[in-house]
Amino acid sequence: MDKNLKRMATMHRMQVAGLELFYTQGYYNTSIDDILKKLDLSKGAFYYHFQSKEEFFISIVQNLVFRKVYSLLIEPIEGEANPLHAIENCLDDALQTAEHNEMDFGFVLANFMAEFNGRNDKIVQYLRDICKVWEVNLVSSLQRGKTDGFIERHVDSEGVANYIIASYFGIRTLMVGANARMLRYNYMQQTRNYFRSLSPVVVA
Amino acid sequence: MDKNLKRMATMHRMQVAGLELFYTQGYYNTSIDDILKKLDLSKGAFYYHFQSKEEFFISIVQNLVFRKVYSLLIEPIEGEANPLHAIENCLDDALQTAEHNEMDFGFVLANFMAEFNGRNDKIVQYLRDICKVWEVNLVSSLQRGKTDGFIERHVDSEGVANYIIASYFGIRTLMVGANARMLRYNYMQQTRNYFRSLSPVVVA
DNA sequence: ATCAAAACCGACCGCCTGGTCGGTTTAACG
DNA sequence: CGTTAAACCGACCAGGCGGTCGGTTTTGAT
Repeated sequence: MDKNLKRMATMHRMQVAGLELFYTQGYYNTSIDDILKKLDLSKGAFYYHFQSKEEFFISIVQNLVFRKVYSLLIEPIEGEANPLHAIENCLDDALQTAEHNEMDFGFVLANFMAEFNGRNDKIVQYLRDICKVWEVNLVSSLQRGKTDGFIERHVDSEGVANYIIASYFGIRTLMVGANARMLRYNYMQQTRNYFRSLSPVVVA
Repeated sequence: MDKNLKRMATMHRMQVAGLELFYTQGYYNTSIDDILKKLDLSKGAFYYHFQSKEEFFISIVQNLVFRKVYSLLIEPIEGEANPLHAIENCLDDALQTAEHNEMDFGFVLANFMAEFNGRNDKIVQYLRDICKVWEVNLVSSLQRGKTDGFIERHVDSEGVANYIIASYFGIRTLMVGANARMLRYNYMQQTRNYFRSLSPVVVA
């Protein structure tokens, strides 16, 4: 029982350190030794717990990345009444963590998709699956927003969901390097603009 | 004189083949030998013309990528009367080439920015410079659109320009793999939605 | 034809990478 | 205790990488 606990603990430590380095340096540019050095562990420990670098990465995606995307980008929207407001706040929160150079899991997704595109279809598929979950949940929130009168009935929920995801991925790509703060401000401003075009016309 | 021509021709061949492979396989995942194999050239030829792999890549960015971004994403907008229409058509054209799996230079930019982010600041800077040129030109087109009455006067041109670039980068990231056609359709639909929110209110 | 410079060749080097494996330490259990 | 399996170590390997360099071929001017 305790053995199993230790196993889990070690694997988790490796995954956390792995994600950190894969995120900051890229998958192909990060060696297993890099990760092990951070943890004072050896190759033997790594290959005792994981079959290969690829399988290791996939376990990170399915455990850490998926859970985080879910808890940070999906769950916060579910409970709220007005989906557009909820999405807006959610994106702003995510960009704020990004601005402080912490790991922003929406971008982790976009970043890895770009890196593995055309290089490792298997991994791309896992990443796309997570995107799909995000998209599906956005769509159902938007649909709910229609029936609740927060969104125009003729709006194409799927199109909107994709547009939200796309613009978010893109702004994160642009935020690398400089003036992240201003980009975030501009982005949120335009998002509100866009969202206004989806709301029912309110007679002032 | 003829010597110089041959020099240029060989360098250009290398750059074209290099971009092709860097784009499809990634920079860190493409070896110089990969490129040379395609051209039946040797290491000697490569290091005769270029100082290093990095310098080679930068020359590709400044020559091929920059020119193409300019001619495909910037120039087509300059001449047109209504900037929003022009931008819309331009994006649609770019996504169409992307759909046919040809090289789409807007995405080349986004792709490389993701790959080099945090790994090679020098290269990131060159890529950001190209983004900046794109942005600046979008802004001036949008401003012109305001004075010409195609765009609401209170619109924040810089914010809009960033939003356009971001959403484009993002949709291209999402288009990797499957249903590119539908994503493009949805994206253009929502772009038109968004642009409508920037236009002066027309009394129907 | 001559010859120097430009263009190109390809063997070679040092380094790093993912992965292997025989061995050692650790710790739960009878 | 002693035993046994899980957990971990680290030297090692084959292969690939960016980059070097002494040498050969091509080329254009004389």
